[in-house]
Amino acid sequence: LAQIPLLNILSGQDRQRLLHELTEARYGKGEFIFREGDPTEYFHIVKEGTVKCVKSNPDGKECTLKMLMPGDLFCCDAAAFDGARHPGTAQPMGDVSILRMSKKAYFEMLRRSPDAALEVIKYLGNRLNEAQEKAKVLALERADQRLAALLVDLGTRNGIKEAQGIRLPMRLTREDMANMVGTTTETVIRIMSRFKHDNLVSGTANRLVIRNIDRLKAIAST
Amino acid sequence: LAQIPLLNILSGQDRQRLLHELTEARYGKGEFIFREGDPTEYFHIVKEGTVKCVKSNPDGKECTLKMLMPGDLFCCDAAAFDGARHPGTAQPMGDVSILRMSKKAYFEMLRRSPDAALEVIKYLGNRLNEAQEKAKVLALERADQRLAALLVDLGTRNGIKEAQGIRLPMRLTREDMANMVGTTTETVIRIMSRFKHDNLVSGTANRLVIRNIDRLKAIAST
DNA sequence: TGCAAAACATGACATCCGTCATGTTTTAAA
DNA sequence: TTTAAAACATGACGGATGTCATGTTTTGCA
Repeated sequence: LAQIPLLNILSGQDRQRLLHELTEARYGKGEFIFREGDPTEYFHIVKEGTVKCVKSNPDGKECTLKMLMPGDLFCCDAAAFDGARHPGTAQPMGDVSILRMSKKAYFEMLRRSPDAALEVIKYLGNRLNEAQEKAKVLALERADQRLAALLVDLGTRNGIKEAQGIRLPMRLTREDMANMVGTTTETVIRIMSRFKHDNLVSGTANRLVIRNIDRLKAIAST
Repeated sequence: LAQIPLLNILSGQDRQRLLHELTEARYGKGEFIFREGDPTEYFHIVKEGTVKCVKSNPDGKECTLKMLMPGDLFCCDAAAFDGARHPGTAQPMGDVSILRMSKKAYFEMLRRSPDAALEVIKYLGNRLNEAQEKAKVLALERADQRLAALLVDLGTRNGIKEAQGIRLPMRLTREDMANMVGTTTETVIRIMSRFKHDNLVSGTANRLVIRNIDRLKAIAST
């Protein structure tokens, strides 16, 4: 709880009030925190685990927009205003714990504390930059470059250093990766086979290790 | 000036102070408001004209992330925090007028006025949703669907109703469209030729008319 | 008005990637 | 430990789209 920036901004009575408004909810694999089109009721913070944000198109094809890690905020944005509905689906990758508060309490917090509001502005700004960078990569790069960029990004942000390389801490199937880089499972399998053959990566979903992040970086920006 | 939401939030002395901090700058075609990698100095608002936000990849290929119209804010996000640099380039499409204020004055405004901060949060949230929707479309749809979606979007947001259909008010070449939907100029020319043949659109850059927005909508979600 | 530059157009061809099919390996739960 | 399901793997094939080349039309400026 101490590692969530937004919650450390307030102090004294304001902080107590805030913590009092927060409730914890737990979800497991296969459940949904909310679905695209649902009404927006709460503001959320990831406490433990990983949550993926997904959108679908009319054919039922899925696209993963973002993996939320502990400390990440969601549904803190416009969806929460003027009765709009969730623009995407939030689902846990394994067991997760979510802190949430009512929209009303959230807006009151933002009104009372300029620091909290600035923190949210900063967070949303970072998310916007990320989303635009993602759009750029989808628009301009080939599938192998996008996949290499994903591995570099996950390795740098969440990777755990080991003897053989950098291990990714979350379970991540080829299908998950395909949804994240905007391609098909088969294409990811083929590219990962090539990467494995070239000793850039090893392992599969439960134990994925990046063995040569520098060469992956080079592929990402070829 | 009266149609910029953010500027109408403050009143009395606060509003006077704000207006005093704003300076106007004009730019013409071929100039840059700022470039990718430049240090962030100001917070900006579009007053008149259209500004495009662009990113490039190492090969020099360009991708247009967003067309900013009057009232749009930019560089209101994380870039302005902790001395980061501009993640993209802002360039005018023709003559534009920009209002800007120093980062310092911007942050002071946000601290003094919770309403202003909430307005920025709301704006950033909308921009984030837009960017994520764009990423989804790039990830999942074919080039003709993306182009049809672009035409529908521009027609709905900025189009001017005419006898023959909906005219787009800004100059928009095939190359501009290609950069907006993540494809090449040749591909856009081919698809637009098909659309023209099917009486869905007519005209070129200076005078582009959407003749059948419903069928374009259908193509976008086929 | 004339002319160079920009925009539009079209063909040929290569390649990336999606789709479908089939088979093997690994995982997770009974 | 067994076993069904999920994940991984690979081939064949076709379609969408990028690339390069060439030519025409339109635009904007001198």
